[in-house]
Amino acid sequence: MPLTIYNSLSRKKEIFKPLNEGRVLMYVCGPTVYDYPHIGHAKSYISFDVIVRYFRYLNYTVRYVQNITDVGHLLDSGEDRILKGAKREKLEPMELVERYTWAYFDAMDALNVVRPDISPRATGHVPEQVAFVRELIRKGYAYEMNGSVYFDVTRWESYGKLSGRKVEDQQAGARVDVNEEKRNPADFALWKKAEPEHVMQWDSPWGRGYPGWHIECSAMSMKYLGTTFDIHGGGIENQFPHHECEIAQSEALTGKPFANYWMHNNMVLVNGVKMSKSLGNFTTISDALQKYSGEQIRFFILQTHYRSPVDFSDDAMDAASQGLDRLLSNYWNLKSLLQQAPEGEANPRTEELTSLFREKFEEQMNDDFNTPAAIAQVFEYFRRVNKFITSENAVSRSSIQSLIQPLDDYLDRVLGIVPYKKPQDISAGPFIDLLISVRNELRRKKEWQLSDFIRDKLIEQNIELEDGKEETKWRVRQK
RNA sequence: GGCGGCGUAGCCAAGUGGCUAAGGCGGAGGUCUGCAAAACCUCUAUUCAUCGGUUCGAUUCCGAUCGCCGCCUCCA
Repeated sequence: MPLTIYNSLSRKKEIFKPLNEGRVLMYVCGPTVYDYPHIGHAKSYISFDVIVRYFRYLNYTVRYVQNITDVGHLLDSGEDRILKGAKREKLEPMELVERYTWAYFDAMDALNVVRPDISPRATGHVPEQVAFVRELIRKGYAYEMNGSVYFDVTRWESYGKLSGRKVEDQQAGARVDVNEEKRNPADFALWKKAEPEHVMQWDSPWGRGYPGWHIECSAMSMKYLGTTFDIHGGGIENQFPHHECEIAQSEALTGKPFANYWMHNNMVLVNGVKMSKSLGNFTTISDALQKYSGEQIRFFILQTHYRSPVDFSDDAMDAASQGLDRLLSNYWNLKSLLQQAPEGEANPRTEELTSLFREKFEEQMNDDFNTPAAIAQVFEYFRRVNKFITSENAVSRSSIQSLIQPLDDYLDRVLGIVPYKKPQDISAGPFIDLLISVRNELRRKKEWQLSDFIRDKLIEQNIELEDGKEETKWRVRQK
């Protein structure tokens, strides 16, 4: 199956055809950095991370751009989110932005999310946005009113093509009061006039002001990816109005298609309702990391399709963590078998097993990045591999090596769920080994009481012992 | 009111016009073990919200009903 992507624009799965052979130009809406990132952000950026990783695994050269919104994103009250945060924490706006930009990157690093190739900031691209707005006015798609500039949706007839809505069907003022300056309530702001007390403001042909929210994504994506690029991603809640506005203003400007494929990821829910800042029902990523590893959070997210919502709860996280631990222990076991396996030719059965696995895993990934189905194939593969290994007398090192290869590719490179450090890599390691050898001496002498005592005390420190035939292994319990 | 989506086992979650409806968690049994734990192996939905329709055949397509969610200028 060729790589297929569900395109929100056509509402169908389409075969992916990049603009340039072997290249992917991709833009994903980034966070507004005025507070700590939560599990909702994790789902979005982990999903797109796996998509980027999979493209790279398929040998595409990817340019991945993800913006940082640090101005212009208004609340219902009309207040800028950044300014509100700055007031709350008594900081300079840019101080606030720095704090939460780093918090965001720290969280993403902990979740094994590969950094975007470019993380452009809205405040760093004000001249580009001003030029964009000027050109839209010149072409007659936008108008100035009292120092603000609005996009005239009636001049752009395909407005609504992404979200499938008609301007006249919308309830004007359903949520936000109708702005009397606009010719049509559906018109959206490209540039906003700043009152003197508004801290963040720039010079423009229309006086002092600041850019509207939608314009930054258009200006920055086109700057780094060109007038038309391959993929634009973002949260489904931004499909309308944000992405709709991006398309309108961009295509009005260039007369060319903006993004060829639109991808929308779904939400994280808590007890069935959206996790969001405004509802206050969010768990920050750093809080979640107190309890779970980044890989466990990734695995939890990836066990649901990116276009489906997922309900976040401790029970669901525990179940996912349990599953991942089993998966990884299969993986580490295979790696440790490598140390002791005899030399020899690769068994032809290994080739059968790996090529079947590769075919099935990639078939699922090619089907609109179906990570839950792809992960199911990993479990299937381990089942077959374990059977194969126990059915053979001795499996050669080269056989084990070839069995491991697709796992390195998929678990590590594509899904990113292999911890960088094995849990075993802790500084107490030599002491634990010492305790184990003392205990094994006791066991040899059948001093069960004392040997069990050591085992129980280690468990209290989250060190689990496992008595095998020849040696005793230990592991650090997650959580 | 308009637009979009969802409802699959105790829980989470893929999927399909007919072949055994993936996989994970949990549960049951077994192997291993001094006992454990872990790991491994086996089993765990005659049925896909409800009711109609189309069809030789529907969980899948169409319609209605019920329940839930997202968006309608704040959000990943």
